Amino acid sequence: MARGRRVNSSGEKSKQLLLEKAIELFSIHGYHQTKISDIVKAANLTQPTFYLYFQSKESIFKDLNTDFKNRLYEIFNNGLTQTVQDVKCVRTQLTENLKQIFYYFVENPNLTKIGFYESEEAKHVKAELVKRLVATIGNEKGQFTALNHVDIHILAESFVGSVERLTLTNLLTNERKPEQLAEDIVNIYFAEKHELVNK
Amino acid sequence: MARGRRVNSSGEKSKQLLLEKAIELFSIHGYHQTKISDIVKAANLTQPTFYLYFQSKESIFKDLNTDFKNRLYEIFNNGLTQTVQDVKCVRTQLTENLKQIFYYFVENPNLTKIGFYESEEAKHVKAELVKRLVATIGNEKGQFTALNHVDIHILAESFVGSVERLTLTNLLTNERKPEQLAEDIVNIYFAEKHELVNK
Amino acid sequence: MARGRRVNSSGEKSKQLLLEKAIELFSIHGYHQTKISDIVKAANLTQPTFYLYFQSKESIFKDLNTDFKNRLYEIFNNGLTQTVQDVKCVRTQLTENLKQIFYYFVENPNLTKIGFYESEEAKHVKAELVKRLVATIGNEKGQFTALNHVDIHILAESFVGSVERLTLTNLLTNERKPEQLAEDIVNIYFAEKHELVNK
Amino acid sequence: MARGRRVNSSGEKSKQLLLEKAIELFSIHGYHQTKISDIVKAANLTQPTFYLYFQSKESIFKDLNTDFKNRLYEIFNNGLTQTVQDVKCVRTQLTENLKQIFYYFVENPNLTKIGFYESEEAKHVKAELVKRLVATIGNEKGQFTALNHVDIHILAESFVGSVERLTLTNLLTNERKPEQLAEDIVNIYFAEKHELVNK
DNA sequence: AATGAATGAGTTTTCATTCAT
DNA sequence: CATGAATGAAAACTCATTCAT
Repeated sequence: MARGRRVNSSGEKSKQLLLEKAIELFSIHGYHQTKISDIVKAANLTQPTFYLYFQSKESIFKDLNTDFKNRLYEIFNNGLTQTVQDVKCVRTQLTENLKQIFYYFVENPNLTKIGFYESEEAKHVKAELVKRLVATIGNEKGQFTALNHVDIHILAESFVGSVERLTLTNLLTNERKPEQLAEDIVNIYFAEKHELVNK
Repeated sequence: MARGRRVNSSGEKSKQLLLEKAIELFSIHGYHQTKISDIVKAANLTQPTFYLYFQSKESIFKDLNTDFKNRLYEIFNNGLTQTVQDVKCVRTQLTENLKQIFYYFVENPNLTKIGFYESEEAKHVKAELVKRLVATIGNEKGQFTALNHVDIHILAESFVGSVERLTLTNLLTNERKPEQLAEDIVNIYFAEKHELVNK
Repeated sequence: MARGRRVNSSGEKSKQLLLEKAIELFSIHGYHQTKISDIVKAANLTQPTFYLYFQSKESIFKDLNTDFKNRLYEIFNNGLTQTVQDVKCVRTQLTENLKQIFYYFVENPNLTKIGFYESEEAKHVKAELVKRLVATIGNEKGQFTALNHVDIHILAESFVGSVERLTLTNLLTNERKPEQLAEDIVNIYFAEKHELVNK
Repeated sequence: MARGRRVNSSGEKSKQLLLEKAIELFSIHGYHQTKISDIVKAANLTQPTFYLYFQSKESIFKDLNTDFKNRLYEIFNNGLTQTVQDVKCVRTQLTENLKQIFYYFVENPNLTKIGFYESEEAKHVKAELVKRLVATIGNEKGQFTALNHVDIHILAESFVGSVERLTLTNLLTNERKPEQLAEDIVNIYFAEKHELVNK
C-alpha cells in the first residue's frame, strides 16, 4: 500500500486539519471520550502523523487551551486600554468589552466550549475575568444603588456566572446575538440610576 | 488479605463506605480519572466487592446523580408549596428557597460537585431550576424596575449562572454562609423599588 | 438477617436439589456457561451451601457424568447377559438393548445431554458402546449380506453415530418413542435376508 | 519486546497466523478454554494486535464458523448440480458428494472440529445436510428394499449421524481415506438390490 | 445446615504511543 | 511527510471459592 508523503499534502495543512478536528471532537465529546484515533480518522490521516505535529494527547489539549486563553486575555487588555481614559460610565465600557468577548466566542464556538468549560484552564480564565471585573467596576459601584448592599467580589463572581451560563444557553445556541446578550447582562447588573428614579 | 468474610464486616457498612469514597473521588478527580481500583483502595476493599454492591462504574455514578437530583427536586417542591399562598413578595420566597438549596449543597459538598457540575444530569437539573424560576418570578417581575428591560428567560438563566458560580467559589469554599449568599444573590437580582426610589 | 439451618430443611434434600438444578442448567447452557451462582439461585440456596455438598464445580460435573456412565454400563451388561445364551438373532438382541438404553435416555433427558454429548466422558461412553457392539454383532455379521462389504468397526461406529444423532433429534424431542426408534435403527442396519430375497 | 512495528512484519501475515493459531487452539481446547492470551502467545504477538484484526473473541469464532459453513454449502451445491441430470443412481451421486465433503474435512481437520462439532452453527449445518439428503434420496428410496421400512427423515438423520461419528473417529484420525469412508457409508445405507438378490 | 460477606486470580478489551518503512 | 504494524500498561469486570457467623 502507498506510503510516504501524499500528493498535494503539506505539513501545515495537516497540522491545521488535526487541530480543527481535535477542537471539534473535544468540544462534542470531551477530552476523555475523544480518542486520538477519532481525531486522525476525522482528519483522514493516521496516528503516527498526529505525533508528527503534537507531542501527546495532553499537549494538543493544552495548546488549544493556551491559544484560547491568550486570545481572550488580548481581548481583555484591548478592551481595558481602549476605555480606561474614557470618562464614559462603566456600563458602556462593560458592554463593549462583553461584546468583544462574545464576538470571539461566537466565532470559535467549539474552542470556547473547551477553553471556557471543559478544561482545567477554564477556572483560571474565569478567575482572571473576575479579577478584571472587580478592577473595572470597583470605583464606580457607588453609582448603582442596587449594588450597594453586595460585596463587589460576590458581584463580580455572579456576573461571570451569568456570562458563563448565558454564553452556553443563549449565545452559542444562536438565540442571542453578541450585542444583545452583552446589553442584557449589563442591564441586569447595572440598571442606570436615573432610569429607576424616573419611574 | 485472606479470602472470605472479614471479622466484623457488614454489607451495609461496606456499601456505604464505597459510596462515600466514590463521591469523594469523583468530586475531586472527575468520573474518568477515578478508577474502581481507586475507590476500593480508599475503602480498603477489593474490586469484586465493589461489584457486589454496584452493577458498574457507570451505574454507581448514575445512582449518585439520581440521588442528588431527587433530593434537590424535593427541596424545590417543598419551597414552592410552602410559599405559594403567601402574598409576601418574591424576594422572601426566593431567598428562602435558595437558602434551603444552599444548606443542602453545604451539607453535601462533594455530591454537589458531581451532581451540579460534573455529570450530564447537571444540565437537566439547571434547566429545571431555570424553569421553576421563570414560573416563580413571572408575575412579579413588574415590581422590579431594574428587570423590566430584560427578557425573563435571560434573567432566569443569568440567575442560575450566578448560583452556579457562587456556589463553587463562595459557598463550597465556606467563604459565604448559605443565608448570606442567598441574600446576596437576591439582592443583586431583586433590589427593592422603594429602596431605590428613596435615594 | 436469618442465618443457619432453615426450618424444614435437610441436607440430603438440598444436595438433591442442587444436583437437579445443576443437571438442568448444564444441559441447557453447557458447563462453562453455567455458573455456581446460577445453580444455587435456581435451588434457592447460597454459594457456600453448594460447597457443603460438592468439592468444586468440576467435581459435581464429574459426579454427574460418572453416574450417567455407570447406569448406562449397567444397562449394557444387563442386556448382554440376558441374551447371550439366546439363539435368537442379533436383531432381537440389539433391538432390546437399544430399547433399554433409550428408556433410560428418555427418563433422564438432561443428564443424557450432559453425559452423552457435553462431557469429555461422552467419548469414552461411546467408545465403549462401539466395543460392545463389535462383540455382539461380530459373529453374526455373515447373516446380513448387506454388511459384508463393510468393516465391522466402521459399521459399529456408524451405528453409534446413528444412535447419537437420532437420540438428539428424535428421541429427546419426543418425536419417536424408544421402541420405535430402536426398531428403526435396527431396521436400517440389519434388514433381514429373507425379507430382501422375497422381493 | 519493543513497541511499534516489527522488522519485516506484515499485516496479512499476522492476521493469517492468528487465524491459524485460533483454529488450532479452539479445536483442541474448545472455545471457552482458549484464551486470547493463548492465541497471541502461540502467534508470538500481543493482545492488542489480536484486536487489530478481529473485533472480539466471539467474532473470530463466528468468522471461522461462517467460513466453514459457506465452504461446505458450496460443496453441497456443486455436488448437487453436477449430478442432478444424471440418470445414474443415488449411490454414485452420494458417494461423490461425500467424497468432496470428506476431502474438505481432511484438508481442514481443525476447522472441521470447530465448525462441525464445537460450534452452535454445527447444528444448523447438520440440519441442512439432512434436508439435502432427504431431497436427494427421496425418489430413489424404493430401489433399496432395505430402506422401505424406515421413514426417510429417520434415515437421513441416521446417515448424518454416521457421517458425524465416522468423520471424527476414522477420517480425521487418518484411519480411512475420504474415498474409502464415502464408499463404506454408502455401502451401509445403500446396498444394491441386485447384489443382495444374487446371493 | 446454612448464610452474609469477601477476595484471588484471572479475562477480555482499550488506547496512547512508537518503531520500521 | 506519512503510513502500516505493533505494543506497554492499564482499565472494567467475572467467577469459583472461602472465611466468619
